[in-house]
Amino acid sequence: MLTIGKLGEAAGVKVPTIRYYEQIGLLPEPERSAGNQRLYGAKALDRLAFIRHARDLGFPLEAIRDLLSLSDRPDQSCAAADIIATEQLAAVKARIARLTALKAELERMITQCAQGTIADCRVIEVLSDHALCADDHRAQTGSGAAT
Amino acid sequence: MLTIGKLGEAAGVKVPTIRYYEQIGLLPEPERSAGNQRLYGAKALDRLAFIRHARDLGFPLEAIRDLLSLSDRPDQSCAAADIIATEQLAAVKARIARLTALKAELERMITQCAQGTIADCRVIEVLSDHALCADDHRAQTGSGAAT
DNA sequence: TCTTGAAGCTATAGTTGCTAGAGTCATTAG
DNA sequence: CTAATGACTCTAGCAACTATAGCTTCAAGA
Repeated sequence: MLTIGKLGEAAGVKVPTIRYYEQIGLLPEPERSAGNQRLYGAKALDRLAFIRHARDLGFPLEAIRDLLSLSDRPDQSCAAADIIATEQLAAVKARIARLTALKAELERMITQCAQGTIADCRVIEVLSDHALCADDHRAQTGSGAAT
Repeated sequence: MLTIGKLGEAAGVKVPTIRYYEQIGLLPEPERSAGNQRLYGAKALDRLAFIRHARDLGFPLEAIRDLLSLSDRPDQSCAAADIIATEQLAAVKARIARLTALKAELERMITQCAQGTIADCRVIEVLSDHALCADDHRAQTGSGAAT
């Protein structure tokens, strides 16, 4: 049996985060010691490691909730899991595309800056006038995490 | 003179967002009509468009605050603006690198999935066991926005 | 002129995924 | 036995908005 600190260490998750996961129902309420401290077994560690890993891959908690409930039903088709992962992949791809456009614009802006005064600073100027931009870096339909 | 709705339309910013920007001091408090409605002039539109554009490029509001106060002092060196933009570029690059790693892992995971049952679903399996991953998609030192 | 509907107002709470504090209690090493 | 660490609960805060509630004002048509 692990205390919350040991569990966190083992899974690479901070203690308040574990309590937060419990609070939102992602982890079940564990046993308690005589002194009211949480005690975890191996199953809890597996589950937490799963969550941690999925978070690392950028899955939002709601998607992880779904994946966890899928993994509890080993006999069902894995199509649903596949859909979730594919959606996550699409979200990641979209974010990369957007960030790549931003990167190009920022680079253009910075290399054009002649390091003079604000009055003729290309950075300020471009920000002031969208027309100076190469392309449209507007829309964003993001629902993904992946910080 | 523009009402808040017209201003928002002109700048491509939603009305509550404008009020929020005012609340956090990014936009000055505008004049009011006899009936207490906000009235904006051309300067407010410029400023809001600047903010919008910088947000589109992923600058966090605090950086935009700095950029705005720089643009109010046209005689100063633009080195500070350059630093802010360069930092933003670095943040964007870091996020792209991380997302690209995630993308590879997700693709690997999905293409290996044989579409059977959960019990042998590669997606669930990989999430359950970090050792099945190709590389380390762990760390993240992100302080940037760029949705 | 009256009326109706859109747009504006304030204030508060919710979103996501945690993180940080305050103040108290439990456990353990020396 | 005491002191240090760790755990407990509860609340508030972060970014950058978004949504809701309940009200007032404005513009246009009948």
